[in-house]
Amino acid sequence: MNGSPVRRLDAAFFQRDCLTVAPALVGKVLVHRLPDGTELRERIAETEAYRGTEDEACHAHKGRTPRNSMLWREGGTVYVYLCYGIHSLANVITGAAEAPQGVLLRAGYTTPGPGRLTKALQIDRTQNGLAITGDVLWFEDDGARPPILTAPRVGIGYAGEPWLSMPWRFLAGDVSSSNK
DNA sequence: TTAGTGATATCC
DNA sequence: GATATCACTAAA
Repeated sequence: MNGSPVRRLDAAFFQRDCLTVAPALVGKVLVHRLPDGTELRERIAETEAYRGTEDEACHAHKGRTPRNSMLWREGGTVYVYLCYGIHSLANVITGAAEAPQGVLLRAGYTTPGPGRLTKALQIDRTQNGLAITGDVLWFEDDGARPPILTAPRVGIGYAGEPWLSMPWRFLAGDVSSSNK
């Protein structure tokens, strides 16, 4: 028994720098337990780090607003926001309180695209602000350690250099789709 | 390539 | 109150 022990990631895991947490989350399993007890799981295949007010691609760059105030909370909080009026994008807040940074969950092994990932897990804005270490939403580490690839972030054309070129996108190297 | 979608931020 | 913007997806 316990051939492959599964452990839940605790708050301390997320209270580190987003550049440490983002690659560490690749290969982990995000679990969402629905009110009826159903558990939806998705292994994370791609993340991006958004780090601080200096990062022009980070929502925190423009200043604190009701929408992005979640970024200033301490690590271990889920930040869900609606993009383009259609898609809920899920982020996990990392680092200490008052350090606005987070990790965007861009894709799962079976769900390419951040909007599709949240749809598959049935995550929307009603989950905003939940703890990622609670009994509704949590991460599991089942021992998988996929190779990690890095790449520049995408979809942030409004940000200037050097942020546009920062290799803060992390992908699992064993996903069999042509990630490019 | 373009359209669609709705909340948020910014301007008056 | 009005307009511009957006870390996307689907359809063509």
